[in-house]
Amino acid sequence: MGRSPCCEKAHTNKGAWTKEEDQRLIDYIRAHGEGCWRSLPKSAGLLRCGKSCRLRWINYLRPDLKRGNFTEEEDELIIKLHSLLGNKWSLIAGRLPGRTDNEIKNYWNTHIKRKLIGRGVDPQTHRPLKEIAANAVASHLDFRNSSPPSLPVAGISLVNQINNNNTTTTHNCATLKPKTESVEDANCTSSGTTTEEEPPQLPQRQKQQRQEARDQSVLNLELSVGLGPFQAESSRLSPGNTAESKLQQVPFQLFNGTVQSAMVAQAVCLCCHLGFQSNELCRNCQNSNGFFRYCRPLDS
DNA sequence: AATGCTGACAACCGCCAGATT
DNA sequence: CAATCTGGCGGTTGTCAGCAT
Repeated sequence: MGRSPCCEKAHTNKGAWTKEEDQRLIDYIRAHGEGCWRSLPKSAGLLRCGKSCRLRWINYLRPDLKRGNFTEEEDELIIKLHSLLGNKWSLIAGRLPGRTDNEIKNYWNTHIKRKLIGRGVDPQTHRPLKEIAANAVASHLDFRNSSPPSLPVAGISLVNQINNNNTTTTHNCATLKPKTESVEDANCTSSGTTTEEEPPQLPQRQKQQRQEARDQSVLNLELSVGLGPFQAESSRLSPGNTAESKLQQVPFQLFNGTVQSAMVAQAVCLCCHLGFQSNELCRNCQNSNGFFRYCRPLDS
C-alpha cells in the first residue's frame, strides 16, 4: 500500500541537532505549545521533519525530563514493569516520571539486559535461564493447548488452570482475571519476533494478537504501578521481596495422573509483588468492588 | 600516536491506529 | 466506506567518546 513520506526529504536536515535548531524548537513550543508536528517545522523555521521535531522535543528538550543515571530503584521498577508489560516502552515510561520511552529502551538494551543475564534471568521472558533450558527438554508436558507459564505473573494463570483442573494447591485467590496469558502475547508480539511457530492465516492471527495486546494494555493501565505514589514505600524494597524471589515450586497433576511441580510466581497482590507493600493485603490492589486484583497465598 | 573495538545513546525508519475528509 | 493524514510506537542504525592494544 505505502504512503507518502511525512515530509520532503530533499529539503530536510538529518542527523544531530544543532543548538540553534534546539533553541528554535524550544522557542516555538514555548510560544505555541505542542501539537501539529507536521506544520511545526515550517512555522518554526526549521528544515526538519515534523517527526524529527517531535522526537527531539519529547526525548531531549522537554523541560520535565530527568537527566542523569538511573537509580537502583528505577532499575528494579523497569525490570518489574517489563516483566508485566513486555517491550511496551511507552507504558513503562509512563510509570517513570521524567524518563522517556527511548531512554528506557536504550537503557534496557545496554544495561539491564546484561544485568539480568548476570543474574541468570532471561531478559525477554524473565524466567531463569536454567529453567528455559530445562523446559526445552520437558516440553512434552501436557497443558491442553494453554500457554505454559513464561512470566512471573503469567504463573498466576497456571495457578488458575490448576484450580480449574481440580488439583490441589495451597492458594486461595479472591479474583483473578482469567486472561493473564495475554501478557505473554503482548510480550512476544511486541518484540516483533516470536519463538513459537506462526500459525496460518497470519493477518487474522496478528489482528487477534494486537487486540489481545490492546486489551492487556487496558488491563495493565488499571494496575497501580508507579514510582510516584509509592516512592516512600519503595525504600522498603528488600532482596527477599523481588519478583524473582516470589518464584516457588507449585505441585500439579498431569492428565496421566502423575504429579509434577513447576516454578511459578506466588500469587501476591501486585503491590506486594512489586515490593511496594509489605505482607498485608493492600488497598492499592483492591478494585471498586472490594476484590483484590491479585491475591497471595494464605499460608505466607 | 594510530588504530580498532565497544558501549552508550541520539536519531531515523517503517509500521500502525485513530481521526478526518 | 474508502482514502488520506497525523501522531505515536518499537526496532534498528549511526555516531561518537572512551578504552585497549
